[in-house]
Amino acid sequence: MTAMTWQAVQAEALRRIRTREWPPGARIPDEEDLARELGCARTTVNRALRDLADAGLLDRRRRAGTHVATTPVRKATFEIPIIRQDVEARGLVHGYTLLTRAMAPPDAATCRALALPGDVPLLRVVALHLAGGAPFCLEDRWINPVAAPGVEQADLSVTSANEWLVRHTAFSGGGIEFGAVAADAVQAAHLACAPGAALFEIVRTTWAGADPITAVRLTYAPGYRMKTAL
Amino acid sequence: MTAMTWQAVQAEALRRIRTREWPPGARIPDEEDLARELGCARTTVNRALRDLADAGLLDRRRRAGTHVATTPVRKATFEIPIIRQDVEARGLVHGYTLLTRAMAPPDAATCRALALPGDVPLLRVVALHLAGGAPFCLEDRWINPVAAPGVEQADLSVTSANEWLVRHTAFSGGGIEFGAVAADAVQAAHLACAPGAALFEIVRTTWAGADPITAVRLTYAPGYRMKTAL
DNA sequence: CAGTGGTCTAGACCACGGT
DNA sequence: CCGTGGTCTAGACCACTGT
Repeated sequence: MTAMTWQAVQAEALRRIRTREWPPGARIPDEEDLARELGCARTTVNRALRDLADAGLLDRRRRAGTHVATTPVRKATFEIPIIRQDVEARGLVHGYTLLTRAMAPPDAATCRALALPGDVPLLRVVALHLAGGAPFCLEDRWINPVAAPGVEQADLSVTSANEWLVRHTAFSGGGIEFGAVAADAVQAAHLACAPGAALFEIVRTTWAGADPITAVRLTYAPGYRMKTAL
Repeated sequence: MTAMTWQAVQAEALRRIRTREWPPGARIPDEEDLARELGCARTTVNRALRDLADAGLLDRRRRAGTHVATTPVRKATFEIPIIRQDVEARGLVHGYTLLTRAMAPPDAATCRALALPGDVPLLRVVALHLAGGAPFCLEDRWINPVAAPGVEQADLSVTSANEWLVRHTAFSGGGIEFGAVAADAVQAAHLACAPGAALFEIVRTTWAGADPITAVRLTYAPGYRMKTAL
């Protein structure tokens, strides 16, 4: 009975959950009992069930035991789209055009997002990504030169701002938001759609400790969808 | 040296990545070397680095060793919003109104999503979720009665369709999509916005093996954003 | 208080895939 | 081939938290 891998244990647990042999809310056997029943070490059972708990299918607490979650799927992992890869994965050629690159005081939304006063000028970089020659995504980025020294001299028409930052700054955390916005005149012009069209938007902020590095707003051409399996 | 937990090892590895002591692309020491250096078992190092690899920060291959990823953040986990919890987490009272409930042949998009022919009638359930009395989210759901026997008799005005399905069907997988759509007349009326307004939309499908159970389209009132930390 | 999950250890064998 | 990560085991102690 050496062939009991943690994947096999996990598959068996999943099967019991899905067939409702272990119905929602029910308490399932101890790690030790399961290990004995399935013919493996408790460590292996722990490894298998831990992932299911991380995925939100099980609720595990010391002393209280392990229960099947009543809300079956609560978390999903998404691949954060690296635009070039996203485009190339669709079998299209990726294009990149630098549109704007200037120091300017940030707008109100960016100030809030980066927790900065409005009178500190930031480097603003606007670029358009193309997929097979068609507009794909408009990138509107604000960079804090204090947290990214040297960026003011960087040639961002060759290396994208994203790549430059990845290579030259140390980041410690950040946030990401998804939403829908109506296209403004600038977005409409670059993304070849009507003003007011519904656009999918991703806003990302990254930080180096307490210092904001960059905020970027990605606005996708109409029809873009983000997908994943559950 | 018992106090070296895998979290501590992970934190140290993260620190080295973020401070560029281990720069992007670099090969990092063996598990065995790290274990010796940090004073813990190899298993502990493995546990710490595995999670970083899962998160996309490290690239691990047998024989080739472990390398720091050149694209730092590639995956993020999102909590799939359970609407009632989402509303209550905002400190608002959740309301639920059943609007429609009828057997009907599905529209073309739903047929494609569920891989069903268009001549099989499905149960359609449309409901409005309220947050603090204001429209929050419109739920447009199609249910396959073959995969969810008994649903035609269920009282979905008390129990939400989602809860009923969770409790009575076995699901094995599914998919989820995010996007932006312009409000149609029905959506505009129920969500108290202008027709054409940009709405955030989530489409989920769930399956029991090869049989489709349900497809649900959630359309959120303007301004809704999905957020997570990186 | 005591049962249950969380984690560490030391050792072992295996699977993959660069050299 | 053989170095490296992937995993299993048996045993141990600890940290919660419900009874």
